[in-house]
Amino acid sequence: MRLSNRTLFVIRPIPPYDFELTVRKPAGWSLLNPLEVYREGTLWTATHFDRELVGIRLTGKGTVEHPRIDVAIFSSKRHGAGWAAGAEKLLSSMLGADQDLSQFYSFAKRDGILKHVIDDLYGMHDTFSNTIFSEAVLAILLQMAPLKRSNEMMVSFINEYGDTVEFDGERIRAWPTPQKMANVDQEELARRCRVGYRAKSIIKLAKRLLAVDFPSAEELERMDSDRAREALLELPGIGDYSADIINPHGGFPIDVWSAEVFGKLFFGKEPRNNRDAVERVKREGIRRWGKWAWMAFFYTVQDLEGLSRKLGTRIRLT
DNA sequence: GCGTCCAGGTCTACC
DNA sequence: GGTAGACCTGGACGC
Repeated sequence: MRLSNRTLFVIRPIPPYDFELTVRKPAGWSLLNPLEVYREGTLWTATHFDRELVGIRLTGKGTVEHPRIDVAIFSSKRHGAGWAAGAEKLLSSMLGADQDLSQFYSFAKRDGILKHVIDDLYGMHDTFSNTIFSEAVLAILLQMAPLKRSNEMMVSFINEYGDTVEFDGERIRAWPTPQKMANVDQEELARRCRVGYRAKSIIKLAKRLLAVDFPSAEELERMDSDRAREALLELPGIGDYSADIINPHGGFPIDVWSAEVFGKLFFGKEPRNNRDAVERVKREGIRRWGKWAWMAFFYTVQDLEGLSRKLGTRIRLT
């Protein structure tokens, strides 16, 4: 699909805001999907706004202390000022442009681990996708697989079932939609994308999101954190760990790998059994970081190399 | 080359 | 209400 109509506007994030760190996070987390393109300060990506597939070009301008993002949204239809205002509000939120980091930084400066990561990643904001389906599928594909295999499943899923848009000289594939996946055969999905038993959860998830009036990402953000989490736990294939990943309020998503990492940071040694240590490590993280647990988790996993160096602790990176 | 184990969880049957 | 076992696949490891 070729997208030729452009809507232009500027976003001025709350400083400090490091555009590159925010849209291309050091641990390899992409803004919206792993197939988006980043080149010399500009990101090309694609998503759905109100079920309409749009292309997005973001260019970081200014400095960390005086940031500016030039935005171009490419669509097949022409849109008016009202649509543009809605898109600007949504994208600002997705880019974390309205996050004020000052309180988190004040807290982090007094913590033996966090004081290092906020120094290394100064100005990195948290971002989130506007579609629950993509976040939930990502969480499902992370389950019971090494990161390399999760990435392979993710790329295969997007290539096999995502729509391609052409805009601004780029070709970008977007995450598949629940509308499309609800009609796909489970065995076909498993075979084409090598996702194994996860295919069942993905198809059931797509059907559930279409069948009931499930809250949107924005609605989940307006709920209190516990209520949002409860809603997410009702989705097929979404348990404790995945709900913490998807929840716009953030959680403390400890799995086998992060139990090892945080176990080492908290207690100075690797747990004897990572799977058994998950609950203990999670409790300690929430006790230590309280309402900042998500931001602390987010910053820490992006800076494991820096922390290994500064703390003199060998941490497994992936 | 082959068999076994296990990995960045979740669900379900069984007690 | 608590928990053991199953679940796709592919890489690592031992033999």
